[in-house]
Amino acid sequence: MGIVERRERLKKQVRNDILKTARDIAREDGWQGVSIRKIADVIEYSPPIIYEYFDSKDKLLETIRMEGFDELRGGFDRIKEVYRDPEKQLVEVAQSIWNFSVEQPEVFQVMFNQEGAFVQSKKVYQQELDLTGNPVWEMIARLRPKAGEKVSMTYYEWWCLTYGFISITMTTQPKHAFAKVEPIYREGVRRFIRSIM
Amino acid sequence: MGIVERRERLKKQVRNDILKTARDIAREDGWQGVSIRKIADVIEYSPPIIYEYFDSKDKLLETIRMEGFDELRGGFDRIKEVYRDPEKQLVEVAQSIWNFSVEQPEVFQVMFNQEGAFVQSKKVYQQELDLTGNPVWEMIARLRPKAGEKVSMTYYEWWCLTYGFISITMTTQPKHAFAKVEPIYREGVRRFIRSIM
DNA sequence: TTATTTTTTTAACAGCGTTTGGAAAACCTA
DNA sequence: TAGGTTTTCCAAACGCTGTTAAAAAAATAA
Repeated sequence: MGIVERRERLKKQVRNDILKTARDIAREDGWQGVSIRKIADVIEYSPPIIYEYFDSKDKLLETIRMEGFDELRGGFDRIKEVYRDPEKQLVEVAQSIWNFSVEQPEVFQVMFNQEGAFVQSKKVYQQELDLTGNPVWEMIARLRPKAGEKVSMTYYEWWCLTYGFISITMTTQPKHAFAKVEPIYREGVRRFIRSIM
Repeated sequence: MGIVERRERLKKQVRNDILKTARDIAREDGWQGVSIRKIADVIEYSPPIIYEYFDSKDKLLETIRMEGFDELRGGFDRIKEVYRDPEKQLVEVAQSIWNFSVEQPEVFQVMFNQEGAFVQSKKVYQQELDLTGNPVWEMIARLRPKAGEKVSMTYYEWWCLTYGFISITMTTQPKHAFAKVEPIYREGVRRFIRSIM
């Protein structure tokens, strides 16, 4: 009875095609240009089919946001294993966020409701900012061992520094300016780490 | 011949009504809920009338963005006159940005393409980030008198710190969390100023 | 009052997210 | 293989959206 398995495989395939197509169109024309009908066109199905996989366009974008954060956090975990020094870890985390935003700007935009992308729910942020077992929170805690509950404040500052820097750059600067801004970002991160040590 | 004057007065009035109505709807229902037809409904005209005042919805939002930056910069200029100490000036600038984002979140969202608001053009940013005669740039220059061309980098960092912090807060946090985050913002600003002095 | 100019609106176009009802295809059973 | 059942899929429609063209209405000038 491989029929059920084949069907499930196909379903997974189509679901991924929908997500990928949405990202592709967004990369090409911006999130303003992403519509259910255009996605359906590309995957060669009729529009209603997409609703078999996602309750709404909003949920579809929320999935892309979630996968984006998952990918980032996976990278953070790897960094935590590879490097010992918490300062080095944080520098690497900052760099991986920057690289992510350069390589997948359209995903970054969904993650932070930028440039026409918009997801109603803030659920993913709640999960992502949650402190229990968060790799970056632990890095900061190791850097400020006596800081106690101030670690959480510093962790939030870290979020605003890294994501905020890139958000503002992405929103206010043309694409070609990213290379010029990167050293400013690194310097800012470096200074921040020094200032909390 | 007061006819022409009366007409121009009326035109200015209607134009302001359009802008105000757009902001009002955005505050109530978010920028996703702002449509030409709804604005027309409120100002009691038919939709095409709006196109006598703005070439497109995009231009309408761009106007709101521009007015937002104008208001902010006006505040910066006043701060520059009132306080002597550049450190104090920057603290006050940071506070005025924060207050602005609390009092007019919907305008802040248009200014930085957040939460469903989206303006294509980046023209206003070019003007606003322009360094010649910029009040905040001059405050930072006075704080780092020997820094030379690094002042411009620091100025960009300042942008990312202040606007980025609020952007991330506005995007990831519910409204009621703003009060809790404010001290973290102030602390971040304070630390940044110290770190560049 | 009539002619001219200005202002305003009606109606339409193409596109959007989403839902419904039924057609088509795939599958199971005999 | 044939008939019945289940699953998959889509055409059509609803009420929105930004925007435009042309006609109607109003205001002004002669």
